[in-house]
Amino acid sequence: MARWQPGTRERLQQVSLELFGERGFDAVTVAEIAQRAQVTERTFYRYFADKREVLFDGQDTLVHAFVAGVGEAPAGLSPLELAAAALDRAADFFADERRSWSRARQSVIENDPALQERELLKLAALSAALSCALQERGVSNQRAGLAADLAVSVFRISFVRWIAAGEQQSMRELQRDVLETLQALTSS
Amino acid sequence: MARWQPGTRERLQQVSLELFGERGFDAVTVAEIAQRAQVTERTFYRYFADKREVLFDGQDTLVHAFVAGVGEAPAGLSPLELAAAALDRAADFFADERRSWSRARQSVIENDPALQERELLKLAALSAALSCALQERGVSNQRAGLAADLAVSVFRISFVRWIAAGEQQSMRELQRDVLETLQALTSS
DNA sequence: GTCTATAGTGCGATAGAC
DNA sequence: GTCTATCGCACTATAGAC
Repeated sequence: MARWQPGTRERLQQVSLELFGERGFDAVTVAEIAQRAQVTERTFYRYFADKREVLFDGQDTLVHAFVAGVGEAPAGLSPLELAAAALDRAADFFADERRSWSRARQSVIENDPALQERELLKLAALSAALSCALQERGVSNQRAGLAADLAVSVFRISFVRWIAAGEQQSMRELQRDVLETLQALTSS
Repeated sequence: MARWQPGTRERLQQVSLELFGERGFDAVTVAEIAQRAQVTERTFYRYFADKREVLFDGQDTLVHAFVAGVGEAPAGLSPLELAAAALDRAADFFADERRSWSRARQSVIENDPALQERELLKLAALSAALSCALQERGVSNQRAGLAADLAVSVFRISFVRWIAAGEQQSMRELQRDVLETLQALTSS
């Protein structure tokens, strides 16, 4: 008999999302999560830095996608075109099967300010990484910061639409649409 | 002898910024702040919802300025011009005398992720309020969200420049400059 | 794996302002 | 008297230290 089951991390994440969905983030204690996942409280904190972090694991793969999108884009693109390439690349993460899971997760986040704070920090980190990648492609500091913020804004607004009830369009389509709106907005 | 001195709130804010600056946000306890301000820990929490909030009091006046800037702008402006009006209006808050205080505060925030999270939440609230104000001026939901994010991004980037060592330009000038850069970025 | 500091909450008591 | 600021204390949960 194994002393511990494999997949502890995944179990903790799944159990957390379930409990948060049922009673809200605040009303659930780490002790409860640990108990349901058959580990001790201490083990939870071995995997996740704090209680909120359990919902934000795996964000670095998204960051990598954005950065890779910029790094692999052809030469001669404008900052905005580089940002668009990053968005296109990141869209792969949002397959249709993930929609309902994303919806559940986002609904939990929207109901707790502490989780919103953490999400915003992750998006800020994404923007910072993207800005860095753009600067490596020769974009000036200020332009890179602006373009990165722009891309993250497009991403966030598209994501909200993507998980809206009844939405059929893919993340890639939505992002392109929002980006077009953005360009129309600033050219007028 | 009065049981309590007037200006408790201001005293708590001042003492907090001092202590955070000396030893960092995390190394200072609410008990210490309260003691130095001659009140009990419980009183601190009467004024501020949590330990971080003591550094973010008065942000709503900034939000009001942005919203007022949109509300009072002349008719017929584009979403981006409305956003520019809001930025111009908000610039009044950043008089030269406040530069060193802003610098001290920002330095504390930059050294603690928890404070960065709170700052991002406040900026998100600003964006949401701005988006709302834009929609009341007839801008569509999606355009309003984008324009609001844009304005907040311009604000944030300008603010960083405004508190940079040796910077002489006013917040208004910096914001206009960044906004120009933004337009150049999206029109190409 | 236990022990502890600290954040943050709930509620009743109290002192002064009006 | 009422109202409001403050206190005091008991309590839970997070999170980090040993």
